[in-house]
Amino acid sequence: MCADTTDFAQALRDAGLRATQQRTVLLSILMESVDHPNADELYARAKTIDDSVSLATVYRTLSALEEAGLIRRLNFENEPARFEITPVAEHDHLVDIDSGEVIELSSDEITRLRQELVEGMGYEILSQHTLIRARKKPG
Amino acid sequence: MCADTTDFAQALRDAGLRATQQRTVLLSILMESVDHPNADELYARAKTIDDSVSLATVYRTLSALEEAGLIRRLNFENEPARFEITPVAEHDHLVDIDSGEVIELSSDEITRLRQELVEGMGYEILSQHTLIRARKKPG
DNA sequence: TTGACTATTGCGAATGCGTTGCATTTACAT
DNA sequence: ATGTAAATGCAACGCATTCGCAATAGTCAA
Repeated sequence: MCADTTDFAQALRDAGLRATQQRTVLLSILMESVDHPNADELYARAKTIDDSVSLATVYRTLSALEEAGLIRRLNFENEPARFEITPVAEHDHLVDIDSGEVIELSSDEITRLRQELVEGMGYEILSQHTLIRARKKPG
Repeated sequence: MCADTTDFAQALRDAGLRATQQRTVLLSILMESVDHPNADELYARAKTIDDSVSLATVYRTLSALEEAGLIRRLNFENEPARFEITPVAEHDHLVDIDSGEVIELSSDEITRLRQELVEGMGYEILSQHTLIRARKKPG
């Protein structure tokens, strides 16, 4: 009994969502994406599998998956939102402003430091995300 | 001789921008704002001083001031961009998701840690910003 | 000062990302 | 199988922001 079978439909039901064809397709695409696609890109990829999906459903599904905690919405600057499967370990993002490449930064120590700071102020953190814009150093 | 006279027009020229009436008004409003207004709010405040300003000019001015480095654009989640005078000391923002209040977090130590991490990867940081969503702890 | 040159403005229309109303379809419990 | 609520596709909409264009206003040189 392998618990990690890629049974996307079951994953949806486990999260309390109805396992529709469209949601299953979108979840599977997100699962195998190594980049951080936006809604339009997901729409394009989904249509190659099931060309009946609509953009409205892509947006509605992304909101549903986010609310269920299955995915995370990334709000970068001056561009449409991107999405990733909810990471097991917290991480931040660095955007290479020349290439547009998005790099994930693990940041255990920094996350913990910030948590202590904010909790000392009487708050509990719901989410935290750092966005770094950077450029490759010459040499 | 006080170098800090609030000569907004001169500040604009020093930054390489033409000192128009509209830009001067907007810069002065931002200078005396303690909150983090968005374009609409700035438009409303500006109209009480010079009711001829248009929303388009507010947006164009904000882009110009940002590009000149005089102000910083804050991209929060699911809301229009907010703006603040470029801070002398780096800081991040905590949004109280119940009240909507925005709290500035100074973060010298964390900023420095992150800088070391990223530079070790061969990048130079152009900007970094952390957004924390949090809720006041009971008690 | 005056003029001339160009950046900036106001207006309204256009864009882009995302959401919504509604009639139809579909998942899933009975 | 069947009923019912939830999800879908489509097209219309909403909001934040940008753009084209003719008119205006800074700035700089004379």
